[in-house]
Amino acid sequence: MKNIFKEYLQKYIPITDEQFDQLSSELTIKHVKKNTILIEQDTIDDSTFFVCNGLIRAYTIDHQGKEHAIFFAPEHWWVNDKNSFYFCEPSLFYVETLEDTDLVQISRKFYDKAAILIPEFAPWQTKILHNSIRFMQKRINLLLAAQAETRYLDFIKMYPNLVHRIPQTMIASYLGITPESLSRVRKVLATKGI
Amino acid sequence: MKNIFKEYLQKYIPITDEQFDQLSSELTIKHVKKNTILIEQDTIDDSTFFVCNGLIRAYTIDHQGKEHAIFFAPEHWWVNDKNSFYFCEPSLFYVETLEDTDLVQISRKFYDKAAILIPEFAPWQTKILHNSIRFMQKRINLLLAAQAETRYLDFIKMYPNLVHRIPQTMIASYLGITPESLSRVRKVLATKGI
DNA sequence: GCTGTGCATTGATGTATGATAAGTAATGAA
DNA sequence: TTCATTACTTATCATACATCAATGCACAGC
Repeated sequence: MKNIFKEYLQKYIPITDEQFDQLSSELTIKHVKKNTILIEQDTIDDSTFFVCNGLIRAYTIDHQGKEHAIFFAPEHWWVNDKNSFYFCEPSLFYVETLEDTDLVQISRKFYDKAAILIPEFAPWQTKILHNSIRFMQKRINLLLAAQAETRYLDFIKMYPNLVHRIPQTMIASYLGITPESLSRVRKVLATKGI
Repeated sequence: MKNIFKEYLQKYIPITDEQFDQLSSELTIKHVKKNTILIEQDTIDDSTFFVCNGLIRAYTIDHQGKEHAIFFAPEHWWVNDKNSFYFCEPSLFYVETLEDTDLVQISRKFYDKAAILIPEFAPWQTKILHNSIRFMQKRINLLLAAQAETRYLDFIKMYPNLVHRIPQTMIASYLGITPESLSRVRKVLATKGI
């Protein structure tokens, strides 16, 4: 499983097998069953997960008990809660598997060691952060500006291969609407032939 | 004006006057009148701005011509559009001054030079990015989970000193509601004594 | 094969917020 | 000061979406 992670890294930064071995002690492989909670809301846990196979959801539960999907993370995504991973504060959201999932659990130390060992590592991580920010800004803009139908169309365009792996209830909660509304949106789109 | 920026930097990272002078050529001072557009939507411009004094708004205009505030940036905030600054793609939003504003315009090169010159610079910037992400995740969660009133209350708690500097129309567009709705929310809150 | 459980759909009804328009207050220029 | 302009509020009506409740449907376990 670590090989998947290594090959992934090698696609983006030059890293020798030796260097990877030096970092390897900061990595833990996890095979996790569907519907397992990895991080609890309001707890502190400084893990980052890299998804080798499977699918993860980050979500909050509001005071009414309703769930709200913050993001989904399929293969080759990095997952953490900034509050707890980076700032050692209680986490904003839950992190849970939606499928049987193979993970690499990455410690804080890994980042420090990798930055020293491989000069390209830190700039690459920075790029990922920038990318994540522009992605979220776009999402905020959609939540402010667009109707349910537009948001759903954007979602299926963005994640064509996730649409059928994620229950509609959760997609609805990602879009900020109820499952019933999503169902109606889909019905309208179906008549339009989408 | 560059001194304000220097003093700001020195609060967070060790930087000598000499080092700052070396970087200084990558900085341009700008005094900008109220209501000046700094970055146009859908254009490419690799500037970052640091706000010394004044106030900036980032916003989009949708196909109906409606404006949507992405964020506000008062004193000591960094402002850029990731799309154009970092990825050399057309910008997602407009950036505009809401007050007469003193800015430091920072080139891409500044980041590279500073990272080489001052080891603490890059990690500090990374921290700012992480912070920005958790802030946006919280905002997305509010947009998904909370009603207009809650979102407004969060806004005034978050930016107590901005509430009276930003026109309500723009606050409303930040919250994803109309100015009329905000007016109603405020009326309800006023009767509650807030 | 049944039967239970969880998700998706559908329908009826309610409500927060939008749209439009008009009125009032604040600001700023001549 | 007056007039013009912009900002905010109020009122009425419209609507997107929520809520509540019922039904359908598929898959798992017996």
